[in-house]
Amino acid sequence: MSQSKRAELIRKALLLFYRNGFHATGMDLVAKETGVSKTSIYKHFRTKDELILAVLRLRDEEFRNWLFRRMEELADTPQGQLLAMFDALEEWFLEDGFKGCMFIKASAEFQNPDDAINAQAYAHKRMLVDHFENLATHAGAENPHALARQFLLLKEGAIVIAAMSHSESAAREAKSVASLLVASGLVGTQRTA
Amino acid sequence: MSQSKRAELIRKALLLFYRNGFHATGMDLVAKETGVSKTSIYKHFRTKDELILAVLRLRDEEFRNWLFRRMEELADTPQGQLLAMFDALEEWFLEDGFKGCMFIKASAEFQNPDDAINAQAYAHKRMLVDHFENLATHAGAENPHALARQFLLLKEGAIVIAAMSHSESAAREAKSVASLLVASGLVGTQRTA
DNA sequence: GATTATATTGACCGATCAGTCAATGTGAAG
DNA sequence: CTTCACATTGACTGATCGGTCAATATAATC
Repeated sequence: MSQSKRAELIRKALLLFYRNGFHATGMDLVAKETGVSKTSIYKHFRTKDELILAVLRLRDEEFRNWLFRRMEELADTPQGQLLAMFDALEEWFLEDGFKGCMFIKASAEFQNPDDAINAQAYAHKRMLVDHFENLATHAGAENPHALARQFLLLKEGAIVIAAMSHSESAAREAKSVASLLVASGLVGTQRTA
Repeated sequence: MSQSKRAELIRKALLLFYRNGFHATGMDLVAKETGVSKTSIYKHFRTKDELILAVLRLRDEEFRNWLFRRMEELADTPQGQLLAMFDALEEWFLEDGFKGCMFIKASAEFQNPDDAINAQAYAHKRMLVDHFENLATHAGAENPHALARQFLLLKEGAIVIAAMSHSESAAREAKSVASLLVASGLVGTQRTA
């Protein structure tokens, strides 16, 4: 199987898992929708869980690239970019196929802490908070780590509520809280945009 | 089937669904664990989805009773009770069997907006925000509805992160943000505990 | 063009899925 | 004690689950 074929398989599997859920999506459906026989799939992924892990790796890469790039496009300063995250989220919530966060859902369906899927889902969140902390540091926050964790809190809350309510308004609500946090946590430092 | 037997069945099914997930829990397992034959279960619940709906009704009632009572026990004033929610959440996160929010997980596994399970899961969150808004009003908040939505945001974010990270620290982080919100949104009104 | 190594396949495995049915057990009314 | 309405059961359905295997197609090597 060529590398491009393999990538396409993972991308199509991602859509199926994202739309229908992990347990609810059978490997027969994956085979049918990708046009690759089940035997071939199992030649490249030893188990369904391994395919899911590959899907999560792709999602992690794509989502990170998209979010961080969008934050940079929307603002010039570190603190502006932190706040712009919620504008980016709002755009995401408004997309047609939006169905919540794939990692939250993966963690919800594979709850065992020893499960590799569970661990990988949380690793995505740790990667996010690291990025936030980096930005917060450059923004001159009093406590960059604490601020980053609070931003993650707001982001996850907004995603969950947006997915459950089928509305994008949580993004703006989260941003208003985030603005307050930034204003509070950067007191005494430069606050210019 | 007596009312108590039925209630016990739902309670045991709740534990199974909460621990293993909805799709991952088969009706044969429910029958085995409850000691009630599958035929009998289907005499009282026409489909698995109806059993899940009954489970969610029980969870809604139990969680609401527990949370609201705990908030009242931990504080005397409306605004104190709002902040005490996060102390109650921390207690929950530290419980042995904590596995996240059942409604978030239900919404994640049944994503179709037309699905009754999806709708009922969101109804639970609307019930919560109504209660928060009521407390915020009595606390003299400038914009009770906005404050209630922000509290929901923090609560859902804290639950998701606590479940994914297998740690209770998100509760304190959310409370610190909530304190800032209360201090900010109640400016000009009484702020005594 | 023959040989060989590798991809790919449809058919199949036992287990489990949600849900059903004929048969049996049970308790109250007569 | 009999009857009758109803609750409960184990065994079963066709479909689907994750995963496998012998056979075939394909492509590279000589």
